[in-house]
Amino acid sequence: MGTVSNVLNRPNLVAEATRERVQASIGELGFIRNETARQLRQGRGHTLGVVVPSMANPYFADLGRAAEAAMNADGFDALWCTSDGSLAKEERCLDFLEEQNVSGVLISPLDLGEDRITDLHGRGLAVVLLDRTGTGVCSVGADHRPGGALAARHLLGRRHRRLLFVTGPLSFGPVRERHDGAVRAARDAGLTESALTTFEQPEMTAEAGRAAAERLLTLDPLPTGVFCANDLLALGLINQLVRAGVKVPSEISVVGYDDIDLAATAVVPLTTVRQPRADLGRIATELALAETGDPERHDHRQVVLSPELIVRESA
Amino acid sequence: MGTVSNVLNRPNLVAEATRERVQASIGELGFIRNETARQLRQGRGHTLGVVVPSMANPYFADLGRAAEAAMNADGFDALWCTSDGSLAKEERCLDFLEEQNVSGVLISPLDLGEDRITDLHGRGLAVVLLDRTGTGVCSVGADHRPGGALAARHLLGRRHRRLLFVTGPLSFGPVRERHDGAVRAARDAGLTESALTTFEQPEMTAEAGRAAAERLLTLDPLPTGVFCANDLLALGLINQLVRAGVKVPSEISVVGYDDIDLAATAVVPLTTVRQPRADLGRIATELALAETGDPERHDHRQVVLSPELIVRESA
DNA sequence: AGCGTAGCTTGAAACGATTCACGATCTTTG
DNA sequence: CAAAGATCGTGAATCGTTTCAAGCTACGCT
Repeated sequence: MGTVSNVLNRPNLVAEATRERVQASIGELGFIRNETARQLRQGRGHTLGVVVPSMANPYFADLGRAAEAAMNADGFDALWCTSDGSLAKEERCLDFLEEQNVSGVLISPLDLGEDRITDLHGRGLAVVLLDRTGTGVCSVGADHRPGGALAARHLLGRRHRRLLFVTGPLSFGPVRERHDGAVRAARDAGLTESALTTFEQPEMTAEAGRAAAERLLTLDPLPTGVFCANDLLALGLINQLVRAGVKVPSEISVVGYDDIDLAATAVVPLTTVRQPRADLGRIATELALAETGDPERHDHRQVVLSPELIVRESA
Repeated sequence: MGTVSNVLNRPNLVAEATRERVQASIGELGFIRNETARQLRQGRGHTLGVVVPSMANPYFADLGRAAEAAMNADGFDALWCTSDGSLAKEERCLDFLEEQNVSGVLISPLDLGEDRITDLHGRGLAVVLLDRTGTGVCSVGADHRPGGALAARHLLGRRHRRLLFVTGPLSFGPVRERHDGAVRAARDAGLTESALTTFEQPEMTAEAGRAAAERLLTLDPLPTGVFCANDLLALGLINQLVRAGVKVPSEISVVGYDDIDLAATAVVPLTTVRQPRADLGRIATELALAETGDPERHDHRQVVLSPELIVRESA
């Protein structure tokens, strides 16, 4: 019925008496608006997709939460999708979101399928890249290269001269950039190849960090400073080092990346590079909503925030 | 167009030649089925809602992932919602899911709003309670009382005679049951009130565990065995104990609950009570799909799985 | 008193896929 | 060769909401 619709969407057009009568009926009958029909008619839904590689990593969970909070404030809702490290699943997520008729997508892509992204965008979806920069769409991220450099320089500043870099898959852009930044900083400080070791772990979990620690202990000479590409790796690594009787930070210092909540309560509170994930999530949502609001004269923005070194006890 | 619909939904009715022709066109034009219109016509969508209190707790993330995997195998998709510990947000989640026209809801409720649940169910949604039992709907959970008893008896078996229980809010059902089970087991073993202490933390995070450890160290005499209501509490507590120079498990032993992945790689690998979260998630989905498939003669089942003690090093 | 108008309400079309009854084509058989 | 039957394609109605045009009321103005 037309009037009911007006009550819900443009209450000012409806006389107060009628409005109250309708509201009462709604409450009484337990009427629930069928968002599905609504968005069929309107052409696009009031939802934004959030695609992240993993929910096991608190960094992404927090990032998404911040984004969701910003959406809710604007009457939008989040549709969460996890690619779980699989490109196929990532594709499935995007298909799902398009089928669900979302207005836009916030995505931290595994592998930047440039064409898939522009496809999406071509079909009228607002797309915002998280932690990445791309062409032709908005993006929000903290700059990983300076972030990596920040970590390395902190270790160098504490007189460490043999460094180990524990990374995730270097095919993953942000990880590669952090590594590049760190390596460059180390070279600039005059360290030679032989003073730099890199372990490329297949995953970025605490378990992978534990495994890296075991491998670390077989090195000769031992490195004295370790930079891990994320906090989960760092936490697993530190735990294993401590178990093996290695003193952190006096014998080996460790720096992580992300500053997830667990970092502060680690057995050795973690020195780490903070990404402003609350800001990242919020800004990503704002960009997406701005684009859906006025797709015509929207110019894509590349927002780059600065990472920040948080010094605790591990280095 | 009718034929296209047949190709998509009942391919056997369509001649192979036509089918291929249509499929080719679909691929070519980048056609994407509008799930919104589809479900408007069909009356209900191919999605199931997943409502959990928090994504920061890996237990729920894993539980949901298992449920989602089972859905995907049956052509369903998951809509994730987090109540973030707020009853209001939980309500919002359910409203959202109903508006989105989901076929059913898997929910680990904060506070069992009995009427809200039956409302949902009355409107034809399949409802499955996670970690809870309720009336009139299906439920899946591991039995928390025996789980708590398992933990307490393990400590008692190792000759601990002064126990501390670190719980979350006792208003939260599963937590209260774990606590009850543990307390009962301790009393059955002849421990007196004065040998039992309980810290009721407002949250169940590592930070809350750290705080509990600090408070623990002010007790006199010190307890020698600690049972934490979940692993995050336990991990935060252990880390802080170790930092303070307390030896775990020789001076103080700690048992957790859930067996999240991080438990195995902790600085002292955690002895904990495992909930079979993969099974829980899968079974929950199966129950929900069974109910949506044949709502008429579906009888609600209360599936109760057994928790299992995983002995590592912390106790 | 008559007419114009503002303010509300009503009714019908539209969104895109599904579904079902009907019609067309091709095959088979008496 | 013709008719019946099987198989597949077509068109129209439908789901629940929005949207827009048209209709109705009541009020104000001259």
